[in-house]
Amino acid sequence: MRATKARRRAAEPPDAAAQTPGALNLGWLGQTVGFNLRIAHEASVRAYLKSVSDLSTLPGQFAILALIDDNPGLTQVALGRAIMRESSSLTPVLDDLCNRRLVSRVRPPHDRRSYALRLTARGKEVMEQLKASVEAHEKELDRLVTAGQRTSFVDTLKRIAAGLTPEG
Amino acid sequence: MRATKARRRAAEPPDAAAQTPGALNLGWLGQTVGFNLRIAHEASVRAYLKSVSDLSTLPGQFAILALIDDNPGLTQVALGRAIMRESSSLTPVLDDLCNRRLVSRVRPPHDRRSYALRLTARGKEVMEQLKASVEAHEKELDRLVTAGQRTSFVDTLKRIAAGLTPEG
DNA sequence: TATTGTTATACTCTATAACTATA
DNA sequence: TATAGTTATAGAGTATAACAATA
Repeated sequence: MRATKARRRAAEPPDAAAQTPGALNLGWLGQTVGFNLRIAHEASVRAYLKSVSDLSTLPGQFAILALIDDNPGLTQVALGRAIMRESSSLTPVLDDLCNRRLVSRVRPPHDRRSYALRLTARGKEVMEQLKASVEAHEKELDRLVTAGQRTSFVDTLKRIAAGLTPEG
Repeated sequence: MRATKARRRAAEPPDAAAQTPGALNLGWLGQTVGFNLRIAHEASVRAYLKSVSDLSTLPGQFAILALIDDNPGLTQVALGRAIMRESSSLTPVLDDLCNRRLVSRVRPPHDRRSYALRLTARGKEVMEQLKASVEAHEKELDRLVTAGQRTSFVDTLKRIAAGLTPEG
């Protein structure tokens, strides 16, 4: 019965601290990939919170819905690997999503330890709407990526994610 | 008396979930700037944890030390703006850093509400060592950024951070 | 024995609100 | 009144460990 608290107004969504990062000498740190990755990611989350008016589904949950949508019937372990999360961390989120009737958990006959995850009809509807506003958000991000560099920018992010994930 | 628990072994540092993200169809989400920003950032943090053997100073604390080093005498509010954090979130971290004698808080005579933050001699030493291993970590990140693209990659990250931060 | 998922628990990080001291 | 910083508190997010059911 943990279930992510139904998420009314989240306590975390940064909003007040949204100041301009400059105004100070960031020095060596400011040229660092690591630091800039952090603040860019945070800014992206903040922007998501603004363009997606329905705050009941934060970026983490959206990713889960999108993944289930694209891989109907996948298990929680598989899902956890895709987004690099322990399955124990997934349980409460999925509980929430199921309580909201967006996702269904079904025991497959051939392996009754696992669950097959699928979007419900309502889940698909909500996904459509969400996707529209997330697409708008992405378009805003695109504006900030130097023209024609989007692909190489995203590829670099992927390379960082993949190259650094397992053993280095 | 909160002070970030002296941080022996952190509970958070992801480690087990470090699986390869592929092996599944990421679909539309996988082409998204937002999602890739998230997993790249997480991978970067994980890698930091590996190359920086001394886990008493995580990326967030390192950023603070580096900023104080480059802006001796700055206040907590100024520091908070630079890393986009509320000053109330800074208090416990700074408490920790001060307890470890890496940072000093001094009341300036002209405005005795604030603190002037500075690295102690010991703080500078620790900073030197940390910087060496963080530089190694950065070098590893560089390996993954397409040759000659580092500058434009970092610039894009900065643009995302700056362009999305205030009003959009 | 190994794997899937759940529960219990712990800890980090961050925010908001109320407060004190100083300006 | 306004600002710097602290304290108290709350919540999201994630991990580990122990467990039950199933393979």
